[in-house]
Amino acid sequence: METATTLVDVAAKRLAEAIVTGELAQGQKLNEAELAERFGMGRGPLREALRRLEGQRLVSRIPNAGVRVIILDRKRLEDLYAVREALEGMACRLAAEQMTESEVLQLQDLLAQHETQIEKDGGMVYSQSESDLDFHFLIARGSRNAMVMSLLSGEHFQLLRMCRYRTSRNAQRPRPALTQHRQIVEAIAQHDGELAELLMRRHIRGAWQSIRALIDAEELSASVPRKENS
Amino acid sequence: METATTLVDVAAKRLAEAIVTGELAQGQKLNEAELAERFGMGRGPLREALRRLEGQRLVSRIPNAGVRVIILDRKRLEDLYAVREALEGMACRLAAEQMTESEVLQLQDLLAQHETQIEKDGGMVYSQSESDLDFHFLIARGSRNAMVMSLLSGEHFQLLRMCRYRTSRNAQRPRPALTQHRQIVEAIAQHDGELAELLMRRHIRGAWQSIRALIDAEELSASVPRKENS
DNA sequence: AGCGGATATATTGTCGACAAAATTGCAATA
DNA sequence: TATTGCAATTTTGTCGACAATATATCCGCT
Repeated sequence: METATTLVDVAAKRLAEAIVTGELAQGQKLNEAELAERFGMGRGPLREALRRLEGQRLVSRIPNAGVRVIILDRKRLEDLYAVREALEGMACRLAAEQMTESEVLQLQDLLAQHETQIEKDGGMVYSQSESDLDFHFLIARGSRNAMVMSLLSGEHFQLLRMCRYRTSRNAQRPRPALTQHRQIVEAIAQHDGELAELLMRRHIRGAWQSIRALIDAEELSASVPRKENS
Repeated sequence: METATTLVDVAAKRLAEAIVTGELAQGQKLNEAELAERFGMGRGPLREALRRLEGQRLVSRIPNAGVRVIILDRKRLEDLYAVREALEGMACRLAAEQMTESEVLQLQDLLAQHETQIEKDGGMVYSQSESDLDFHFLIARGSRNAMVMSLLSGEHFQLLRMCRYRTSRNAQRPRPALTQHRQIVEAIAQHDGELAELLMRRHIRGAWQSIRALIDAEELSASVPRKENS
């Protein structure tokens, strides 16, 4: 196949991937001509892709001065997790109230997969992290709220992956997360919305605490404040 | 002054305005060449503006088939208000906990303005509705959460204005809303986060109930189900 | 030697033209 | 008359070139 979709889609996807994985460093200025060259396309499609990423808040544009990759600092992550707690908490309550039995089964299947996966290769945290997002998305879908789904699978998804890549060299915590997932699924299976919301909020808050600790430690180790302006 | 900003900004602003006010009907297909002609610019900037609006969910694009104005149906509004309840409830709690005294004063000033305005011209609901959003944005700013602020002042803002234009020919309810606003400000002034969140959530839920009633009545009157496909 | 300004370079913003795809309209056939 | 296939037209997707703006370089001056 040549180009299944449009060039803008290709560019947006590759750019997002490069930003998320850190291939394009945070705060780095992006050169349109160079990127267009690298992707083998004109500047037009690339600019449109950048505009889309702008909407997803992966880059920010200063008129006549180009676009830069966002800087995912502590404050931004804190804001993101606050938003997630509110949004996914709500979604989890709605999901518990509305999910069909087959959807609950799907969720339990996913959970079982995670369990065996963690059982087998106890350290393979990366894939767990990736499919942790599947778990959250499945629940968002259960809420029947298209806006939450699109936020979670769009900009939140990218920012969370970006955060993981940033903190992945340090240890994760798959086991407590799995336990919490199990509790959440159980509450959903019993259609207990109130409990499901509470558990999900606690789960996300716990994740933030864990990430915050990592970031603080990281910032402490890199405490030599060398200027990196312009 | 000629063009204070870039053409893309101009196009995006005019398009958003046209969509919000209904000048461009919901579901209508947008012709790039025609719009570029109308705005006196090339198709390039216009396309980029459309991509930005795509990010704000004011239009949706189908590859090789053009962009269409979103349809703000009942379901979409219901989703929006659920998101608002969760998000602004959270923001209101944070605002109550973190706002400075001068910020609280600002809020009280705004409230007083609304009171005198409603006192004077009891029916002038439009401006009230517009500045109702100021009220909500001031609180979002008090939360110190940039993500909430940007959501509220970006896509939520536009969608809410769009909703108002759609239901403005019917009666609004400025007085109960004002009372609720007063309660919320009081809770914030006392830095009672829990109460502030509860009141804000109730306020938004109430607004949704009111709007839902309007929409249902409207859909009932236009109950002749004529097909409007393609 | 340090600073200010002017020139040169690089990068973004915009336009017009061409290619590819989809839609429309027509006509021929069952 | 309905339907299917083909052709013409419209519309989107993409590219390359030019204009406007910002950034970097270098030279003269105090």
